[in-house]
Amino acid sequence: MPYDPSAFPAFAVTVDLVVLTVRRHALCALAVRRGEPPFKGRWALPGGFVRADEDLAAAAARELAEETGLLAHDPALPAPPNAAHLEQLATYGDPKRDPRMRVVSVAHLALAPDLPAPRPGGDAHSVRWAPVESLLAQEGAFGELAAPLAFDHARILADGVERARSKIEYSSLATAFCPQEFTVGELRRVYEVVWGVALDPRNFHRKVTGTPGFLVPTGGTTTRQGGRPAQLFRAGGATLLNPPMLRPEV
Amino acid sequence: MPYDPSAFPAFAVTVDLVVLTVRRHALCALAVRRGEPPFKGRWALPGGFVRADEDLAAAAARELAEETGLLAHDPALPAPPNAAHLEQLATYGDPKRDPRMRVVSVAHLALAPDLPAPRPGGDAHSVRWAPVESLLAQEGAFGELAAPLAFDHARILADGVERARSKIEYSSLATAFCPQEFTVGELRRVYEVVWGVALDPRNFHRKVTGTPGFLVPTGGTTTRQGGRPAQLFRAGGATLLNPPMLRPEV
DNA sequence: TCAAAAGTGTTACGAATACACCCATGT
DNA sequence: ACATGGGTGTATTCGTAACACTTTTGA
Repeated sequence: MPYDPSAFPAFAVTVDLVVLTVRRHALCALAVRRGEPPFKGRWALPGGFVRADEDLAAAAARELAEETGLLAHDPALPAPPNAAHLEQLATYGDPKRDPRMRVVSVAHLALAPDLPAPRPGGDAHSVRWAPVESLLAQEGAFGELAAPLAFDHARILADGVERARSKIEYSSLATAFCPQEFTVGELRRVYEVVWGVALDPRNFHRKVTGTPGFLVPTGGTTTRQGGRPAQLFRAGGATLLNPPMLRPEV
Repeated sequence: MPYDPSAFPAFAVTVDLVVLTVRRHALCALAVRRGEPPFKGRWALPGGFVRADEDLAAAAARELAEETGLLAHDPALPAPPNAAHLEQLATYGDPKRDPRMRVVSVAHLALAPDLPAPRPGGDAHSVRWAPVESLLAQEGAFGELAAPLAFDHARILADGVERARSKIEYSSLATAFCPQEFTVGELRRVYEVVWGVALDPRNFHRKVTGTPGFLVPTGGTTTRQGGRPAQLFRAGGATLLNPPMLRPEV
């Protein structure tokens, strides 16, 4: 029996990106301003159509590079200078999620270090890092109604943030928020910002330096945070932390 | 600017199901025999096209009901008699995964108690529960080459099994493998089969009965496992286990 | 000299392990 | 009587939490 194209409905497939970073003591996500309807003028997650002969992961990596210049990389290989962690998050396919047509979006989660260029390269349209708290807030700082993200992107962003929060517990993913070389204190501030808690610096230090394969010392030191010089580390090969980092209860 | 259908490639979207259960001391998955090319005669995961106006979760629940008669249910509500846990697993979209056309499959994971009817209802085509070990094995019991699952279904099944293995650590999901009322020993055998390890019955008992909200006693007892009568329990409202069940290292 | 951040030592407590032991049924 | 699985008690061990204390810089 020959293949019958009329036997199934046609869908558009997109990738949407939750790109997270830690900037100025806040967890921030990349947002783009929409220049076309629907939701024209509203903020949205970066994303775009998957091409006809393109894998989902390749489409996500392409969009990430277009918006930020960041490279997705195989975690088994040594990370290039501006590498980001990229993984599939979840897929959103409510029939009404896009008013124009039936679109299934495969959301991806990317974790990036704080970028030196505050204005990400790529297209000329408006792009910014925004604290996830403000992107998800129902009201602004003065009680006025905030414009929510376009489509179902608030839901997608919330799912991505939740994934990041839980995943740094039992994996070494928090290092994806740090530059190639970083101090224990900088890594601790990542945990504190992502979880929104304060951690004991002394117990944290013992824990992360005592977990084999998590951190490898580079030999260098830095005083960029002030105070006594701190050892510099690089992410080790370990991906799973056992026992995990314990998140203090809210 | 009007919507231009030629601006994006058309995809087919399917849902595939990893339906797991514990039967006769083995972790088993539901497999269907393909009656059409490609991969005609080979075993595959159940699944099918998402309809034009159907949500992804609804499509997965429909396929699950068609193949097994099981109902997916909101975990917040009390479970009907033949309810199964259903959640989205991951999405697979390699351009070459289906030789006929571009198909993106949103895989779902379902966990079900051992069904009283060994022959699941629904379509007339061949359906069976098979140990995941044999479905994923490269060779059969006598060293002969085993026919692998169709498409990329071996990968999907492996991902689903891995998800189930890790998720019963920190959630109460293992109860989804048990009937409505079950004993601590029956729950322990679920963990032992899914993880492939032996657990200390005494420490396990203390742990699960001591975790608030995990199990609620029904008052009844049973001797269906032999030995001293065992208390019957029902799944409690808790979904997250803190502290988690600890999986012994392999 | 002082503030600030890094790093070490020590005690207390809570949870998991290992295992001795008792309980209640079917055969 | 005895095998079988259910269930409790207890010592040991391991990891974390809490916090006193020292180290090394910049201002």
